[in-house]
Amino acid sequence: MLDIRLIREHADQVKARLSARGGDSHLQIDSILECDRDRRAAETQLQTLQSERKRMSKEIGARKSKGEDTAAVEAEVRGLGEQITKLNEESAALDERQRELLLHLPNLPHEGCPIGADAAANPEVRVWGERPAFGFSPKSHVELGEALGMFDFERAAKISGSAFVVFTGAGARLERALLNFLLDLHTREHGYTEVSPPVVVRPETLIGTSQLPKFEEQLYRCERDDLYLTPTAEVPVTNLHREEILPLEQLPICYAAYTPCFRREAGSAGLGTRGLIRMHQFDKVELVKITTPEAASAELEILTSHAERVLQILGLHYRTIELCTGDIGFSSTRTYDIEVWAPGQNGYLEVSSCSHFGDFQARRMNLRFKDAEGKNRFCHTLNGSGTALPRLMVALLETYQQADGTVLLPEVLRPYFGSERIQ
RNA sequence: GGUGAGGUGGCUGAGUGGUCGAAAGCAGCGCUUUGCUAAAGCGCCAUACUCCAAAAGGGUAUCGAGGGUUCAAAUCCCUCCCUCACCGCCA
Repeated sequence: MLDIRLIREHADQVKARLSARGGDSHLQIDSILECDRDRRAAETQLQTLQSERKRMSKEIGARKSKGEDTAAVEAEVRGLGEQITKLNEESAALDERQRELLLHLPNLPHEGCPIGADAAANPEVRVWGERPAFGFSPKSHVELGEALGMFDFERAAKISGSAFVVFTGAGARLERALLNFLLDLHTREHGYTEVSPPVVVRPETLIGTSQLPKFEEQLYRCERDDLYLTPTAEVPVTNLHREEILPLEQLPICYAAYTPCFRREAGSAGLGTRGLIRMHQFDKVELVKITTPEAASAELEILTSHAERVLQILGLHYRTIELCTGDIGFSSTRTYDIEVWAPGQNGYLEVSSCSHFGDFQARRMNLRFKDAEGKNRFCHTLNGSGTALPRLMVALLETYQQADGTVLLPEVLRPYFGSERIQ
C-alpha cells in the first residue's frame, strides 16, 4: 500500500512511476485524491461536532452533580448526536473506499528498476556455467522420471485432478533430499532461521502480503472457515511480525521456510502441459527478510546470491535476469528472476524470484521498527525462492541424465539421497 | 464442540456510567543533589488521523475487534476474535 501523503504531495511523480508499469493503475490516482479530499473534509466536520458534543456532555455532568436541570441541553446534544451518526457513516464509507482503492494500487518501481514494456525488455544480469553437452538427445524429465518410477501423474489426476503429481519411490526420496539440502544450506551457511508455519491462513494475512484483495481467484479457499491455502511461504512468514514494532538490533530478520504451495493457476497458459513445470501444489523453500529501508537494497543482492548459490553447488547452469518496470509483480519495487537451464525443455525455467517490496507490505500489515532516534518507521520486506522444488528437480534430472536413462546425482546430494545414482 | 475466567499504555496492574487517554509501580529519557561503582528528589515518557503554509499549538479517535444503549462508555448490552482452565472428541 502506498502512503496517501506521498500520493497527495507528489501526485505527478507517483503517476509517472506507475505508468512505467504499463497498466492503467496511474489512472486511479485522481479518484484516490478526490476521495482523500472528501474524506478529510468529512472528518474535519465530524471532529468539530464531536468536540462540541464532548464539551456539552461534560457540562451536563458538571451541572447534574450540582442538582441543576439539564433536560434542555440534553435535547440539544441529542440533535448533535444524530448529525454525528450521519457524518460518521459518511466519513467511514469514504475511509473504506480510500483503503479499497489503495489496496488495489500496485507498488512504485524502484529507481533502479529498468524501464521496459514487458518480459522481452528484461536485462540479463549474470550467467553462470554453461549448457551441458550430450552425446545423445537429452530426454525430458517426464520421460526420465516415469521410466525411473519417480512420479505418477495419472494417479494424481485420479485423486486430485490435473496438474497434481504423486512422487513415488526415488522421486519422493529426491524431493526429501532436496528439501533437506536446501534448508541445511540456508540455515547453516547463510544464517537463516528455520521456520515451519501454517499453510492455512486468514484473509488479513493475505492482505498483508498483497495476494488479497486483488488476486483472490488465484487462491484456494476454505469457505466454511474463511481461510485460504497459502500460495507461498512468503505469506505466513512475512506476516509473523505483523502489527509489531521491532527493535533495531533485531534486524535484519532472516527466515527460511519449507512449505507446500497451492495455486489455482486460473487462466494460466501452459497448465495443460505435462510434467512438473506448473502445478497446483508444489514444494518450495522460501527465504524472507525483514530489514530497514537503508539496508534493503544491499539485502536484495545478498538474498539473490543465496538463491543462486543453490544452483552453483548443484552445478546447474543458470542466468539471472532483472525484471523491467513492465514485468515486475504487483507489490514489488524490484525483482531478480533466476532461471535454470533445462536441457530436456531446451530452455530456461524460473526457479526463483527475489524481490524487494519497500514498505508496501509493511504498511499493509503495520510492521514497524524503532529507529536509532526512537521513531517508529515501517520496515522493508524482501523474499525469494530458495528454491522451488519441482523445477529444480526438472533441471537436475535433465542435466544429469546419462545415455542409459539413469541419473548421476551431483556430489552434494548423494548423502541426502542415499546413493549416487537414480536407476 | 461445551462450560467457566479473562483480554487496559514498553511491561506489571488499578479503574463498573461523567473533568479517565486512563492511578500506581517497573523499565526508559532529562535535570538536580549526594557521592566508591549506586541512592534520593523533580520532570518527561502511547498511537493514528486531522486543522494551520510550516513551526508552535489545537482537535478527534483509540482501554482485543465490530455494532448498540445513553446527553455522556474502559465501565452497561450484543456479535466476533484471541488467551487460559476444565470437560468431550481426536492424529
